[in-house]
Amino acid sequence: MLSKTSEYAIRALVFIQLQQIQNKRPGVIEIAKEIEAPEAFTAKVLQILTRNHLVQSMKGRGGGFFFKDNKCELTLFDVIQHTEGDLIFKKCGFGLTQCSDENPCPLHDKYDAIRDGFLQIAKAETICSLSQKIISGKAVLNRLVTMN
Amino acid sequence: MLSKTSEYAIRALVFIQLQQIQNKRPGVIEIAKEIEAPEAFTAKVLQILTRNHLVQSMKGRGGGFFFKDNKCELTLFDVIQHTEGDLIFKKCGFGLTQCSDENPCPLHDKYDAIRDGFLQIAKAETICSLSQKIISGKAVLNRLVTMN
DNA sequence: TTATAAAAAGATACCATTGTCCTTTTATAA
DNA sequence: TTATAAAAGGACAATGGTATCTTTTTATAA
Repeated sequence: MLSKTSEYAIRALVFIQLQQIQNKRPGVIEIAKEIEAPEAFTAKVLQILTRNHLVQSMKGRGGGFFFKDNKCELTLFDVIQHTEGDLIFKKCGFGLTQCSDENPCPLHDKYDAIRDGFLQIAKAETICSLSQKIISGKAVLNRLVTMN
Repeated sequence: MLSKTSEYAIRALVFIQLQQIQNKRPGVIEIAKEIEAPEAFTAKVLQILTRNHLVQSMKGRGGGFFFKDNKCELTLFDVIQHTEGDLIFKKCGFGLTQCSDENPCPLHDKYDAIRDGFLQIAKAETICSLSQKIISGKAVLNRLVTMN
């Protein structure tokens, strides 16, 4: 469903937030290792995010990634918009270019419900809310539960 | 969500069924035109389907594609299985390899519901049922409503 | 039986996503 | 002020999905 780019982006942001709570500012190498993504590619993904101000970065010694004013209240929708555009939230499940309520494909109603459900999740969940689930032990970021 | 291959496959099969009702046996060229997909690629997709016996074909003059014993009762799930494997119905929405009920990612519950909803559609809808919606005028196969 | 029409098959090309590497810029610590 | 550590940026490589073209096989109609 989501591209690797989106997955890495979301996982990376959650990890950054988890670190920020501990007053740390992780760098690419640490982030990539934690989210189990390739280092150089993670750097590229983070570049997209910082360019679009979804997260902040600092160069140089002691640099790394962080949220300004502790603001991690960006929704998954915000992130996904930047990593794959919003076609994913609009496209017909049957592949028709002209699919609409007036001119529906045979899957229109049922698929729309599913896609809208996904949109609701994406708009409701934020990097903060996901992080919170991990902090409270209700979820994990990867196979190791790492809160150190 | 679905790949082009899957979309073309489903649309092609629905068109074949619509033609079969009129005792016709469409060929690749006609199918491709109707579903608005590239001809050569449509041929490849149909090859996959016939190789896996989701639809039958006849070579030579007067040949084309058809359903044996008028059996178009295959589910979208069956089709999708062959066009993109079943990972699409299992994969973690967060991208974790180890995601499970016991070891859930922060999106686990909500995303699972969505994905399961999609699975239900895929298992409930068949090429026949989609065709029926078109025949009864409740849906269209492409921008033109072609039932000639 | 032969010409023809059609699917099957194989080889190849294209393009977007994913991934790597190397250089440049920038900030900090020493 | 200089060495160093880090992100940013640019160029490139690998992969997989999408797409095209040509040849081969097969069945039918004439």
